[in-house]
Amino acid sequence: MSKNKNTYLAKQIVAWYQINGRKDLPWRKNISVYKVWISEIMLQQTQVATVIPYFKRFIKEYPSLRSLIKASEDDILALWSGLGFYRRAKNIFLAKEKIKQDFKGRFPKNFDDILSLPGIGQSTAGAISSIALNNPHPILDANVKRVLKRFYGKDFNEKELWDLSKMATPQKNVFEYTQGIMDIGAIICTSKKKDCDLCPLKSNCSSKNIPLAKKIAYKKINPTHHLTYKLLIYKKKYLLFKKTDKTFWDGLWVPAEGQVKNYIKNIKTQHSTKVTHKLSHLNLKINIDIIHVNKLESIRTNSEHKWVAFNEIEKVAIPAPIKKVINNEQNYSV
DNA sequence: GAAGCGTGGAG
DNA sequence: TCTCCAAGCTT
Repeated sequence: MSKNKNTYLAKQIVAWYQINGRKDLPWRKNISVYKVWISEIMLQQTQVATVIPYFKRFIKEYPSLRSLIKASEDDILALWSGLGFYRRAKNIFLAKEKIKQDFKGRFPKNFDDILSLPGIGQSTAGAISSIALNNPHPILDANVKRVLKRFYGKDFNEKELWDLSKMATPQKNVFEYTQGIMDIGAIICTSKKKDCDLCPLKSNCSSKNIPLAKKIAYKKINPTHHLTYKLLIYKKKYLLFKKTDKTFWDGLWVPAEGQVKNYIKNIKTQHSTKVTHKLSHLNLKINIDIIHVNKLESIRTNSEHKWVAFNEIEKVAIPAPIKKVINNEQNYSV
């Protein structure tokens, strides 16, 4: 790749960012390495608009690394409830534990130290370094991949893209460059459309060599997975169990599966609802029996469980489709 | 290296 | 309604 083209790319993006960048995003105000870290984890495979309310809630609860240090995994998962890819929340817990143990409670500034934290890979470490610390490390997210492929006019492989991103990343103004190229990818040069008129790279771009939509080799069919839950409700409280299998929703709280057979004699009212829900690798068909009971019984299980009051639901990590059913039931019950 | 891991928005 | 896919990392 020509050096001139690299120089042009960085220069144009930096200038564009200074005028048109999305500086109003919550993680771009009062920037700290802690907040950049949290935002970058939330933004993995997740769009900006989705992240914003979760980020605000998280920072309101834990405004600083110091405040996060005391949090439990459950606390962090609860703030992640509905955002998906829950391993990210577990890794935030593990990372802050490592920060406490190995880095005296201070977020590391050295690139390899940042990269050593759970949940932080090459690209996220690059983003934290360049955005929060102004150190010129490349990133390679979906935006950068797309913009580079189109600008240089070739469908590069992963390694070529890393090399290219490294060459294109400027030594100066890396803060503006890194955020600018992501903004351009998210606003102007998206996967489904190209607003070339608005693009600062248009006079030297080779995107006409790259078709907008890529062909799909084959479409993978996800298997269907059936779930049967019994949502027990007693005096405005829900009985929830902590899920411990790794398949999906590991560590989240869901209704009973088979643990409450002895409740059959205490049923006050009962109705059921069916919901379908798509995970990235499974199609779920969920049947939930919603059972109001009039008496408490002992529960025969080794799995962790608790009764959660209506108004405490937001403090528990519950999968999105289950939370919808609960909210729906709550609306009917009042 | 490929599969696993959630959810919701866009077209 | 359906398909794609998004500020990726881990195993």
